[in-house]
Amino acid sequence: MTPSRKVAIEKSSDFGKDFPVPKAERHSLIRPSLEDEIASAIQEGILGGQWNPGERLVEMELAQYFGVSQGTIRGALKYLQAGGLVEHRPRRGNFVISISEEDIRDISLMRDTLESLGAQLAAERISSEGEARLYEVVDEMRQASKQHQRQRLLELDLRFHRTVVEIADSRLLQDMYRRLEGPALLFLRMADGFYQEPQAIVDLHEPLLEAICSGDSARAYELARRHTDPDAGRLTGRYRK
Amino acid sequence: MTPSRKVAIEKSSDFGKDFPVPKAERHSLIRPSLEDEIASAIQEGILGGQWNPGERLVEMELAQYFGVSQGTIRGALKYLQAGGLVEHRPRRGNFVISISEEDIRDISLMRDTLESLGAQLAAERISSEGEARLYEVVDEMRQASKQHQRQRLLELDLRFHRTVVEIADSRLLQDMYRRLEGPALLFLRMADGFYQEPQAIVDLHEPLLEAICSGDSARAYELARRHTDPDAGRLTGRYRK
DNA sequence: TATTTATTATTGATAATCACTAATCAAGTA
DNA sequence: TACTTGATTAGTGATTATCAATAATAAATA
Repeated sequence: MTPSRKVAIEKSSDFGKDFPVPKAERHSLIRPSLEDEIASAIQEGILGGQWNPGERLVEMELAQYFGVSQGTIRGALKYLQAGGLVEHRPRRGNFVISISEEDIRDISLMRDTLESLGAQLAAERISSEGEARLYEVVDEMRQASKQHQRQRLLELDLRFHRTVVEIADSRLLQDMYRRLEGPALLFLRMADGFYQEPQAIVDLHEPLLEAICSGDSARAYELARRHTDPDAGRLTGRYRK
Repeated sequence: MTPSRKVAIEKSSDFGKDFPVPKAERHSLIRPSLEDEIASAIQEGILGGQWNPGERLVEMELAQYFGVSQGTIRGALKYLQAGGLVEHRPRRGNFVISISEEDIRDISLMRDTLESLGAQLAAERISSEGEARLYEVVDEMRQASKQHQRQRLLELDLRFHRTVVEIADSRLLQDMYRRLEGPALLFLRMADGFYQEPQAIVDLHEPLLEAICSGDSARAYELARRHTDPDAGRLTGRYRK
């Protein structure tokens, strides 16, 4: 989602010619454009099952449905394309992605890869504000675990790592995690939280939280790469049958 | 770049309801849209120095320059946004990215991360056609090295790994590598190939090529993660002074 | 049944337009 | 000098209308 991204203030040491950074840049609490809002709405629709995987998204239909113009819809769809939830086929249209077995493996692999990198970086530059945000998520996890809300727990899992990635403070990593998150959420909702015990997720994130907050980047890195060895095979294996 | 992506044919085992895959899907050698062509042209302009980092890209100016409509330009700019070369600020416009010190570190880190993952996967599913493509790139590397074309060598380096990533055959990974490649190329061209000896690059890729082709994924993984330890510090350090 | 031909729906692309917002500059004020 | 305020202007955000090109669908033919 991240409809409004923090604008990185360039420093004088940047590459290339110096183009002035306008004053207004600093205080602008960016209001999301209509396009962004529509994009979020469509995304929610996809994740909520209003549009199914593989289904075609017709521009004019959406325009009427949301009461906006075709151009706005087109922009919103482009945004979703970048987020990986919508696939564009030239002269054919836009389609909600389908998730294949290979995609599931990829998602798991990339989660490991990006989340472990994120954890490592976050441990190096955690702040008290970041700590508070992470603690909050883990608290919600504990509650969800007690009430055996598996679905919610898996989504909190993703939210935890998105927060970690934001703390890691890397534009590249954040964009990539956004590309990953949409498909991951779609898969989770379709698969309906079928793997891992609730408590196991909490047990995994508590030490990870601690490692990050204590600045132990190596340990954070190791703790965050979890699916790879034990789970990945079991996951796809379990799906296959 | 990848203006036309291979369309993944869904299999019946996919998630979600089954929506029929039309016949035309199979034989369509997708012609790139005008938008894609314009996007490539702008990208070349950015990498070629026609537009400088931080510079504003005014829609109507570009529309006149390329002789297309404003809408087409807007679409092309969205594509470049996803590729990470253009930054969009709501109600302000589109700007060529500036590359900060942090970005340089991030690019290096992400290259390691994605390229090593790519190498690992490629080793697991290399084909004779893929082998040929990789050998070709390494051959070009050898030539460039002999003629001390440092700049070209660094770009071949990126091309090698993009090829590896294509062989790895993961939509997610490919998209992410595309997000990385634009900024990486921009940085390389601005920095004008200032680090690493030509021969060192060849010496690195020859064993990597061999590892991938022999299916030794673990070795391929290790060989591909190179910048991290020895170079990253030296790189940013050298830049800083 | 398979292939060709028409029909229709939808995207690709353009053009013209208007509201709204940011950046700029100038004048006035402390 | 420094700091507002106000007017000006450039440029995006968004709409509407339109037309050509093309894919998907249905119908007709062999």
